[in-house]
Amino acid sequence: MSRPRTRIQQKNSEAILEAALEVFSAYGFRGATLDQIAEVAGLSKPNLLYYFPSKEAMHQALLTRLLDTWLDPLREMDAEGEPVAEILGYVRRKVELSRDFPRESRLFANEILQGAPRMREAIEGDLKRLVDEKSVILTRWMEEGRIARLPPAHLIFSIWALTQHYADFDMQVRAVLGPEHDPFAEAGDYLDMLFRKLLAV
Amino acid sequence: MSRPRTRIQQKNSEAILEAALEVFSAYGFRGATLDQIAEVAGLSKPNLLYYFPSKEAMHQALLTRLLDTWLDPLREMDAEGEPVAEILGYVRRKVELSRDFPRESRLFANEILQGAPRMREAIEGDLKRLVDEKSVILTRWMEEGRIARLPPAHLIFSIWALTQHYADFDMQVRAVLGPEHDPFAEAGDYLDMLFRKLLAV
DNA sequence: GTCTATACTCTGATAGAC
DNA sequence: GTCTATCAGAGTATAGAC
Repeated sequence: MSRPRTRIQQKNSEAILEAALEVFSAYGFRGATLDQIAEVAGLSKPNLLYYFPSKEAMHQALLTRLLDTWLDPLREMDAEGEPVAEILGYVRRKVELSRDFPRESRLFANEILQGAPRMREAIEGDLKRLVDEKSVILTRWMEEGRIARLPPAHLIFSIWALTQHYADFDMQVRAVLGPEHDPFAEAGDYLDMLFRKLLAV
Repeated sequence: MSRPRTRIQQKNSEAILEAALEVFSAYGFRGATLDQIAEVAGLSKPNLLYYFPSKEAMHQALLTRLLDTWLDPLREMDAEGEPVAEILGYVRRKVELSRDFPRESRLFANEILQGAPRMREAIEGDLKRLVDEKSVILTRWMEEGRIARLPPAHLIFSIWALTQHYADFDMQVRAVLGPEHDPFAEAGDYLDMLFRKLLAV
């Protein structure tokens, strides 16, 4: 997608992507319609297609922008830091992402769930590379006896599964907990405790 | 959905639901088309609609059948059994469900992800009731000092999140692990160890 | 019970006026 | 840059022959 030049282009492009995120994350790629997105964005349908060549292009623009946001917290895990603090920091950042960007989490979940037809290279490339890289660090920490010995990739999967669950299955979590609860606040404390215990040597 | 009378009706209904599961779980409700389902089922499109009044009805039939399968493993957790064994048994059964019925898991995930438009009452009714009931048992075990003190609903969420992740995000898990690995075998061992450690007093 | 043909609606995308 | 009008194709569902 080419970068918009004027301020009004910038503003409309943003409004469209915001609306597209709202609709794609709630209904999936096929379930979303341009009519819905246009409605949410407050623009006409042809006007949407003036800014983006196709529905596909809107979705692609969102995914591209999403992947970095999604991987950044793991990138920040520092080989030179204190192992438990680094991992718990990663967990905390992922909980915050789920709390602050649940739609992004659901967009991502929708895509993987359906076999990642529009993200396959990113998953097999950037994402796998980053996990491999961080697995080396985790393994070294384990060998040094600073955290418990666990399969590193599965440890990372655990962090993804547990933190993203609160965004992706939000409806179910709230239905089960009832209205008095703050799922993300509780998740933050619970997962901190869980991983502290899991990582203890 | 009315129960089929003849053997041929039984057989075709089954073939349609099997095909519908294949397609709905892979593409979501809206993304799935009757053409695809008819193709997979080996029947004509109008013939599908002879057995089910609408696309919606096929989806509903799958969801209704699914919920019991999905909740049974939790139902089996026995208040009179040994706490750690009961919980680990539940985890093991959920891993087996993910391994043996990944399409059902993805169908369910798709539905919750989109706010459960066709399952809301079941989530707020049967599912919540069962979790509440089992939470009482878990809490008693905690008060008796037989397992670690944890928020019971979040403990159950952990089991759901971790086990279903291997079915729902299968594509990502396999991409990261590489072709040499058996995700579900590893998940079984890893999660057994994880919950053993988490529940230890 | 199953098929062919088709009605009708929705949806993504384009044309062209302003 | 934005809108009205509209097209072409896909998609759900029905009619009616056999």
